[in-house]
Amino acid sequence: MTEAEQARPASRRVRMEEVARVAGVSLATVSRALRHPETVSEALRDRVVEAAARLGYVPSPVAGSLAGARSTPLVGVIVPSLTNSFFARTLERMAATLESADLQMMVGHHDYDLAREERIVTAFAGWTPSALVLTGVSHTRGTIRALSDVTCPVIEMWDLDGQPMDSLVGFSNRAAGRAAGRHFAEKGYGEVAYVGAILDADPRARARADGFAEAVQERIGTPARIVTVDGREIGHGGAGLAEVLERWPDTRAIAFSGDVLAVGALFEAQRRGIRVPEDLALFGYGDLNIAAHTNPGLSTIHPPGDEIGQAVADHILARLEDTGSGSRTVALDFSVIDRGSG
Amino acid sequence: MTEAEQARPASRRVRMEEVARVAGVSLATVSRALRHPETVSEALRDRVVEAAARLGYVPSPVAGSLAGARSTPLVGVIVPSLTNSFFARTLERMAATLESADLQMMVGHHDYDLAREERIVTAFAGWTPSALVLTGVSHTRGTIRALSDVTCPVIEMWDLDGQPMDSLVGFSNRAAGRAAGRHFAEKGYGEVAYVGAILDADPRARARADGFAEAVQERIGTPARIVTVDGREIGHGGAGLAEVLERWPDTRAIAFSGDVLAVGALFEAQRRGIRVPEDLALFGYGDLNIAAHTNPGLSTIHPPGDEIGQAVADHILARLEDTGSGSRTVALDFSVIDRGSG
DNA sequence: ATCGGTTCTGAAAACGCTTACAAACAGGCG
DNA sequence: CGCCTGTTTGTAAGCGTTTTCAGAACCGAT
Repeated sequence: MTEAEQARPASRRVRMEEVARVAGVSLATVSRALRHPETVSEALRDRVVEAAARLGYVPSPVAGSLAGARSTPLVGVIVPSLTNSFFARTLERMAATLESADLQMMVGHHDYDLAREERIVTAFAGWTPSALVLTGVSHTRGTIRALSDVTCPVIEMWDLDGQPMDSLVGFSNRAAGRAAGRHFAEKGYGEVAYVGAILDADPRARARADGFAEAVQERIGTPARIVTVDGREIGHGGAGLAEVLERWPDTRAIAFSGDVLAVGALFEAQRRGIRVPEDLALFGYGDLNIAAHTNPGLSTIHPPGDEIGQAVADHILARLEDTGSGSRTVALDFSVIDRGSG
Repeated sequence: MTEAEQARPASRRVRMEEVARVAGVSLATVSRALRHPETVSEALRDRVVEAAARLGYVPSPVAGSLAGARSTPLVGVIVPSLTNSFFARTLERMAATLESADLQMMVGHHDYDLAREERIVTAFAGWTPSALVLTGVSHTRGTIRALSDVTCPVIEMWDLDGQPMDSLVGFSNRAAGRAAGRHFAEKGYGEVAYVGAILDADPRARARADGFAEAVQERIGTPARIVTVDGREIGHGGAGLAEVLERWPDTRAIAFSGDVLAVGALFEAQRRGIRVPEDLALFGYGDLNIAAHTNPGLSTIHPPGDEIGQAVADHILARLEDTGSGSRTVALDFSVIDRGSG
């Protein structure tokens, strides 16, 4: 049995050493040629690159980051939920940009459970990722402690109200809520209500509800009628509408903490023969695709979800480049979309 | 300046060495106590665990996998899109189970672009993950080559038609399409159509369309009228309906490659004053939450999305345990849901 | 030629952990 | 009480890179 034949079955991986041998250079040169091409003479660089390509060499990010004592080419992203289109779109946008910088995305979701968020943060931090992205600014003490020990950039997104730990990319949910209230005031609706999904667990929805109530009080002069439903699925929208109308039959307009709820309410209104917006105005939040297609179209708030994804990715790349300058807060804007439902 | 004071500012990380010192044992014992508790005497184990907890020691998965020459505690998952609720739900379900086994999820999406899938597979494979999960069974030659070099389990999901590379978890999209056609036949509809989004890029939607046409031909005896729209958003559903009715005004029923399209068509029908299902029957695929709440409710096919997520995670865990036995194909079932729209 | 000053290149020491191997120890037996 | 077995612990050799440091090679200028 020759030496060539008894290759270990386990590691089929082509290592840098082999590239070095084939190219007739040392390990160090291969590393440099691949990592910092400008520090190697052109002749060698070509030889190395060619050998690497021929052998199908794929560098090991694991070994690389251990050796470099540097961060892993991994970005940890934690969102409350993956099924929520807002976050899904943000993720897609981030991934596209990060991918081009050879950064992979590690994602976790916690279902609006901050204790679970803490566990994920701890696990992610162990990887010494290149950056950590969280949703919102409310976290457990443990999360904050874990994050303060971390050396990589930490970005909080989708919120602007509150104290950032490090970087912040988002918009003001409170202002978005206020805008909804102002919108109703401008339309001249007198008796208005707000239906929020699980406000206790979702600080951003809570901020929007508060902003809404605030603006209603200021502009209309009556207190907003607040109802909480215990889920954010479409059926809960109909239930919210039912509860509002039962408790305050004279309600003229309802804002919801999300488009999904609002659409559910719209369907329920259709079933009840309530005309929207003539009898009852409906207003959402999120500007999901569907909002533009219901009958009538759903008036809503368009949060800058795609922009957040893009901005977070850009911000990470920028911070990975030049350590220092540049603002650590990116303030984005939402917009009010009037489509006819309210 | 004492030695304690000149701690390096860079690596604040608590290393195993420190735990060993505090517990008064060797490095190896710490590793064993944490990794294979049963191989260490109870007294030492307790001391080590206690010391680790007190110091806040978090093991480095990077160093760990390099040393173990084993796979990284990472599962790479590649889906066409994150904004598609099916896949989002599958991912959530997977993540929940994998998390409990301390496996993190690396996710990538390719927008139905198989060349991009190949790039992601290559990048993921470099990590020597514990498992790789792809969507569907159609891949580029390059993807297949890259995957065949990989030592970890490779799972293809959301499909059952076709040759698996390794493991397969899903259902037959062709059968789902056939079921839709059969459903129309049973309802006695004569002239039926199918609206598919970007069938060229989505092999599973294509398989459903084929299955549908097949069943229609068999059961109804007329060829199905097939229309392709160039997007899978809600607006494309209305466009599809418009095109079908323009080309074949006598169409009695339309099936869609996705619920989103079907809902869009439903809205368009409402706008046109077409009664559903009296004038025109509509049938979707996906059983999104919304399908149960439209007026009328959307008849559709419920694919086992959650089950796929669960089964994939379970399957990975099982294959990581006992290398060998156990079927490598998990066949799941969809169901037809009749809600009134068609 | 010789020299100082640049490039380039290679040897070798990490990076933080796992594990094969060997040593130490404890217990049971004749 | 020695010998053997079985268990527990420690030593040290990696895992695949990066990077520091120093040496080699080359350059033009003396």
